[in-house]
Amino acid sequence: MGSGDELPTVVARMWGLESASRRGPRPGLTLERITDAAIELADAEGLAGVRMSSVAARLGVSTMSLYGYVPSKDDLLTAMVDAAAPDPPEPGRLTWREYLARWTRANRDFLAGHPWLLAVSPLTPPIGPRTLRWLDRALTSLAGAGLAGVEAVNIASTLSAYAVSSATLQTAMTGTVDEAGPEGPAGYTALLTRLVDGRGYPGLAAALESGAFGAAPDWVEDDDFAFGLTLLLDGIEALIARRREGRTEP
Amino acid sequence: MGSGDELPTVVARMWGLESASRRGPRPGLTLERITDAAIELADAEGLAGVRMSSVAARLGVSTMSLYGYVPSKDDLLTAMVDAAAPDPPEPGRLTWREYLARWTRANRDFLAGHPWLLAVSPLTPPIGPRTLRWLDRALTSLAGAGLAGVEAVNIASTLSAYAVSSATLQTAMTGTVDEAGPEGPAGYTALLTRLVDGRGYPGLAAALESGAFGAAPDWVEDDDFAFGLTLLLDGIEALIARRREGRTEP
DNA sequence: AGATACAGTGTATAGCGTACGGAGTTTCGA
DNA sequence: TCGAAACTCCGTACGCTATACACTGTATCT
Repeated sequence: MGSGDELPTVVARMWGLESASRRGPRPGLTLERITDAAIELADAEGLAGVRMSSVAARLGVSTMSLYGYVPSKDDLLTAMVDAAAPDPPEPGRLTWREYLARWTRANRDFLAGHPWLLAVSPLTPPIGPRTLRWLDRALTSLAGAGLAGVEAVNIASTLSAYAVSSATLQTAMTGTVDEAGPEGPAGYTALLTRLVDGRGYPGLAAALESGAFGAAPDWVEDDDFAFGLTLLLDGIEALIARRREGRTEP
Repeated sequence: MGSGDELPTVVARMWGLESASRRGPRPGLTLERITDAAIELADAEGLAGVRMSSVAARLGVSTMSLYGYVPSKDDLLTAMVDAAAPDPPEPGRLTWREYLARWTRANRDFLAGHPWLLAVSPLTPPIGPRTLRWLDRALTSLAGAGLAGVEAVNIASTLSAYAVSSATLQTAMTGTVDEAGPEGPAGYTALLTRLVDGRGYPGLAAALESGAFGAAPDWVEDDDFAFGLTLLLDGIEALIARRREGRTEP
């Protein structure tokens, strides 16, 4: 492939691809220290608390010095997303099914642990070393089960989307996504109850009446998650079985 | 249920719940005209093109007059999301499976048609009349198949997440999400190829080598989508079957 | 030593959202 | 019919934020 060279600056630095020249004073910071500070701020005050000035202040440097490491705030956010991702679960001696279940759950958990991630486009495809390692692990696991190529990528991204969607629902019910929601714990349910009438929205009205939106007192939110996950894994399992027997198209 | 009254202002206006008092000059605008203008701008210039001033200019009014209809720019964005959603597909005489397939596809299509939607948290749960009608239709369809309550809500949100994820991938491959991506058509693939080496990322490397990321010349992107969708629908079908026979937990 | 490239900083600017108060307009109550 | 009230629209002003630019000091290379 032709090399268009010129990786985006932050991407390069995220991967530790600094320029080789060593002249002048040593850099006093790292991209990592910067993202760590920014992440702490985001965890504590939400995305709104992340300003170039506030991040710099937390590190004891001037605002402008950050621009030596990051070309723009947007890029800082991109780097934060990657840095906030923990290491993906280890594939011990797990079956693909067990592993992917754990993977998806861990995915959701760290999203729920940093709600601001849901506000910084979590839709951007992964480009950092950490988020890509998540993808890699899922692909490896699927490869072991006989799935590869486009299909595997698709499955991984579907599972990831499920994690995002679950984390979102969870956050919407529990607290608020970056304080944008209405208020209170079951704010969403209350809102729907107010707005939805049986005429225009029969299906929704029925769902609300049945308490489908989680206001039930004996609620175990994890059941929800496991339910949908089973759904997905069943589908994948069926596909794997099909692939094992013959090579027919799905 | 106690009535905490006081709906968020925009929400009220999205639902056409204006205050009854009619005094003073007639409003010269509508929330709808405002969102339409904003949507046109977003379609043409991306989210960055949507400024209170630019929206107002397009409508031939002053910037500040918008604040009579919308309390803040964030609320405008919320209203835009709802307004940009078309009507959901009609459930003719379709089976639940046919309908949900069509529903999910339509969902992805309008997201892909307005890429900026992917940047305005598409994760916020639906609160407008249009997005809620989408949810309602899915629930109704599932109810006909014997699924209701939490399960149905979960399924709908999973399908919706899939639509988002597909639209995202599609946008990442084709163009750029709000011009944040690198550049060029297969920019993402190129980027990955540059960064990923077999040592740290064996699964990814294999996937790249097999052309899994869509650079193949005979590529029909819709195959991807249909593939994952089948996966999901199969899972749902299995569940429905289980529910039909006995009432065992999944 | 002198040149060179680079890290860190201070100042300045521009863009954007939005608070505030004024001016004009339509309806309500007497 | 008249005044007041409620409301729409607008111009100006402010504050906050990201970031361009020019400068100072420092570590390396010739």
